[in-house]
Amino acid sequence: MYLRAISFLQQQAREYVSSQDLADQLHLKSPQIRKDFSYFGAFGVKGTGYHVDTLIGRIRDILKLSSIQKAALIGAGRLGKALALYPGFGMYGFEIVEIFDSSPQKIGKKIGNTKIKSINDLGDMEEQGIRLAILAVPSEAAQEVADRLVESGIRGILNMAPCYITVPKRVRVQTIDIAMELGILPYYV
Amino acid sequence: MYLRAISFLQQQAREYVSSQDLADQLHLKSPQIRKDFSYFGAFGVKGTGYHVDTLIGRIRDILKLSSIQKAALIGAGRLGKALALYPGFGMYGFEIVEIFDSSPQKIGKKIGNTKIKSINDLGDMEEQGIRLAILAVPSEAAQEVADRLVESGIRGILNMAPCYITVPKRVRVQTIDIAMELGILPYYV
DNA sequence: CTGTGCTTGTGAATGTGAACACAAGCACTG
DNA sequence: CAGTGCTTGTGTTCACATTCACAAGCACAG
Repeated sequence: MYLRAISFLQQQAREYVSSQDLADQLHLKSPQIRKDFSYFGAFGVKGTGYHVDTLIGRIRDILKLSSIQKAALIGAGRLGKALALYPGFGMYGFEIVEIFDSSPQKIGKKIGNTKIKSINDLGDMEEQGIRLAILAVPSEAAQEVADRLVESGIRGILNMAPCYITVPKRVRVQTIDIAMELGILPYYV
Repeated sequence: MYLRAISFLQQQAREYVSSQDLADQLHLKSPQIRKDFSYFGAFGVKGTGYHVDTLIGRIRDILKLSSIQKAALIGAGRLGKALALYPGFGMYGFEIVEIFDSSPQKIGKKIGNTKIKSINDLGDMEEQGIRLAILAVPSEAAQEVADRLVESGIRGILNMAPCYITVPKRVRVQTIDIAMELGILPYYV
């Protein structure tokens, strides 16, 4: 979250930012931000604030986003297609290098510059330096595909299906349930 | 989150569920779940667990998901199209009744059964009983469109753009930044 | 080179949510 | 109808994150 906000400032050629500025922008309190940054190591300048470039570098290092991260996309349906062509991944240094689907009609076709392969041809991801996968398949198939991904050496899964998937402890799953996020709104409205 | 998990059990014709069962499934501790449910009012049965149908009804009531909620979709790009046809909204009782876009090429065309209208024809949403909007436009346009939505009487916005939008206090914003969620993974991997 | 105004970094206080442990109670068995 | 096993509901403890408050320190003006 900080990375996104501060990258935005960098684009505006802003050189320094104070904890107060960030707090206003992110709707947080300034001591919160100072405390968080202090855990990253103290590199703020009293009276001036934090050097934007330094801050971004430090956060990217911590999050291991300094180098390009290759990712595989599973599921070339409407959502999968939208994700494959989504421009927002670039900012964090992600690149979708493989797309897989189970439907024979889709296999062999291209999305952007990437050819859709059969899910059965999911090789050894670890060997290819692919540690992340984006799972955009129907809920019913999610667990089965996740199992295959784990087997192939994937270490992190972004699950777009509205269900829980079970994986070994060494694998990290992050789930986005779009409908659930929408489901939060009526309560407050 | 509970609603999703318990709805899944309902589909399996499960009649009762214990806090322990849910805890295992959701990777939580059972006292957490009992405490949460106790805030909803005590309706569990000692020795048996919670009645699934009652629990679902209670949670839906609290979240105000008992009746159909109409929603407008803004942005008919790849992501917008995927969301318009996304089957997952039905489970929470959401229905996308309007689609808007700014591109003349898209206006007039249909996605599913819904015709795409010009963003300039965004009328009085409140009058039409539409309280929620899904924002699937580029970051640059997000704030401007959000302002218009607020003006039209929208009360809740699901923002799919990777940016903060500022709205009056009476309006609630829920942001999904897909790339950010993926950005969390490398740290753990 | 001194004074003023900001801003950081952090110990202490505060608030909040999660985990524990156990009494109370229902169901089912023999 | 007593006994056993399981499960809820909750008072208490614990852990942790947020907020406060302020000393320390940098920058810039005069």
